[in-house]
Amino acid sequence: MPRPKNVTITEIAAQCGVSAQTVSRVVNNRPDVSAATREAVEKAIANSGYQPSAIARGLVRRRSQTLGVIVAGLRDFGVSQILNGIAEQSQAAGYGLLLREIADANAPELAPVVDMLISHQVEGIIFATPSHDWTIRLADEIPKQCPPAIFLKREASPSRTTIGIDNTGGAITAVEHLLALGRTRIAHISGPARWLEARQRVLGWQQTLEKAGLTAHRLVEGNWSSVSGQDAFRLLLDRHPDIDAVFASNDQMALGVLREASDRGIRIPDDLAVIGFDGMSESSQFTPSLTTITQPLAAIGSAAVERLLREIEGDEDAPPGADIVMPTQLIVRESAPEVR
Amino acid sequence: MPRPKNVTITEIAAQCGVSAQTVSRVVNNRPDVSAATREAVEKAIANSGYQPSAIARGLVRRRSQTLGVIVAGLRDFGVSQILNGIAEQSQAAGYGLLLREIADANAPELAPVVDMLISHQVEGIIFATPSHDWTIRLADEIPKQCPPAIFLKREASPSRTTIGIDNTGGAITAVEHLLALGRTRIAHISGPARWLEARQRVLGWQQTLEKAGLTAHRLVEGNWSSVSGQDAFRLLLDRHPDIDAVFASNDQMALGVLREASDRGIRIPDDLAVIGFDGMSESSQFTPSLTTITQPLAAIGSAAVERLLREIEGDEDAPPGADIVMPTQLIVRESAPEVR
DNA sequence: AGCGCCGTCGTGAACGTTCACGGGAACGTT
DNA sequence: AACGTTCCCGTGAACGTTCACGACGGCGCT
Repeated sequence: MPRPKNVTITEIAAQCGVSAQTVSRVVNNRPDVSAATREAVEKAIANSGYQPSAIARGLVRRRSQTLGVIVAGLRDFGVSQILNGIAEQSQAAGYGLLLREIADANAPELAPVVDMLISHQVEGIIFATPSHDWTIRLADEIPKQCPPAIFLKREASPSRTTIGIDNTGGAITAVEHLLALGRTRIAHISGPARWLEARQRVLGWQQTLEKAGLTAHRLVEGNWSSVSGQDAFRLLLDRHPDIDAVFASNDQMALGVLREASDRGIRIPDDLAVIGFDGMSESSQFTPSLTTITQPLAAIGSAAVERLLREIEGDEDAPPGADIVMPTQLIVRESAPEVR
Repeated sequence: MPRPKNVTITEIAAQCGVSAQTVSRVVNNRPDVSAATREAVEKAIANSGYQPSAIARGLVRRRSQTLGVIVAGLRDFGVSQILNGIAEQSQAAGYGLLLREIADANAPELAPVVDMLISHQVEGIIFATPSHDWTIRLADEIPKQCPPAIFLKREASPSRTTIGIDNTGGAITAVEHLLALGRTRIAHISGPARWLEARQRVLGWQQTLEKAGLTAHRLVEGNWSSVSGQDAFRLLLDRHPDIDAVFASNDQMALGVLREASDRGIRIPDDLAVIGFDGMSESSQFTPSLTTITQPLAAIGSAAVERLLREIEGDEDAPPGADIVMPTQLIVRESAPEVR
């Protein structure tokens, strides 16, 4: 049944004996309407259940009051937190959210999705997709008709704003904490190398070790899952039985380390200190509780919306092409305790 | 800058020397266009970057090709999984997704959100909100102009379709497994009583115990978080030091139990068997790995979309008001092992 | 030759709003 | 009394598309 008839603005107008324009003025809270008619119109609206059509309004105003969001891997912990921040902020600003998910962020799959969004006249787009190698350049490849856009977790681009966290800095903080604990044979379990975040964290780990005069060679790559963390840790123990600390690129993989350590009777933190990255809420209840680097995920989402809206407004102080970096924070727990 | 001018269908038409109607026929793949003109039009479209305006189309067709989704607690594990299923399925069907989040599902907050969605002409609405006491009746309270709607995780309603999982059945399965392991003093850590899911699981636990001739009195309420699970378990040990099994209403709270047990030297599963509920992916790496009841979360999401679309089409075989229950599954792991 | 049919295309009108105007009434000012 | 202001309110036209028509030419049939 494609054709339900809705009550329109003209019907309300007829009902009150005024013009459609006057009704429009009432619903938009414009000043030049007498108190009497305004009240009458409002009453008619209330008991007819009239809802102004955002579509018709969008057509004439050429503004949809809608933001597009492209996410990948919604099942991941991080993305949903970010989406949470995006949703809250955009709602506060009175904007709707048009959501699309893509399985894997690659260009041929992305193009139709972007097209769909701009065909819906979204006023801006937020890309909350992982930064694989060859999608990084994407930011510059969507020039066409594209409205302002923000890329989350991605390499800086001259034409599009990016927002990410200080991965390298967070990794440095983590490794420095381990060094302060007197650990010297610090291994790293990284995320897949095609993720920018993973590479940046590797970099921080490596730099810090080398700065301390140590070599950074105890490295295995995982795939973010806790199972892969466990596997990676086994491999690590095989190759480098002497390790006394592990810095994992996320909390899930760190959990895999805790698990394997428990199976082998490796005592944490005495024999082995462990630090994760993410700050998922459960990590405080791990056994032992996990020292980790938190990222302000929801804050990233709301910052993205805020910035995007300013770019849409054409705010001079918020030109596209910025590279915003959010700070991380070390949370000390049992798996790598305070330096005494 | 409210007024960016987009290339429209008439410009394409002028460019090709045909009428707008013909261009419309081309973009909609209608048959009655000669191959020659079709090709010409397609070429003009391609190199002008023309995108048909979904808004204008929606206005005249009175169909937005968009579904509304209302979520609460996006940061929760479960909701984002469901949203994932919703997104995938709706995309496959060519529908857009208009997302709104609400902090807490109560009526005064919900009304404007629903209004916003119907003002955007969504063709259906999915409520992925927790089923608190007094929001349960909500399903019948939104009759106005509301399009077809599906309620997730909610009590059955005569007028609106609901989709949930078999909470009671899952709880029964869990407790029966514990009984089969020879446990008789089986405690339960429930979710907040105002959640329908929580109450249903309590019910399953209680029924099964009583059916086995045992009393169901070892009960403490948590708030879904792992910290609350730990607290609840402490309380439980205080009151009932004799417990030999715990059934927790979600995996996070079960994690809290594992943690406290480890601290007190309680051996799992020897001294205490533990079963969770949810099937979050990390629970396989807990120490010990967690036996749990999984729910097909993504499947719920896609089922919701599928069903909703059928109701929109007016499918005779899918009348509103159904109550769909998805099955759960027991996953046996270390914390409550296979019966030998 | 006359007839009807099919394929191809164009013409107005509509969808529900808002925008840029303009117009009248009531009021005060010179 | 003529004029300007202010406050209300209405009139057409637009926004970009699709829908229900109808028109035109060519083809085959009787």
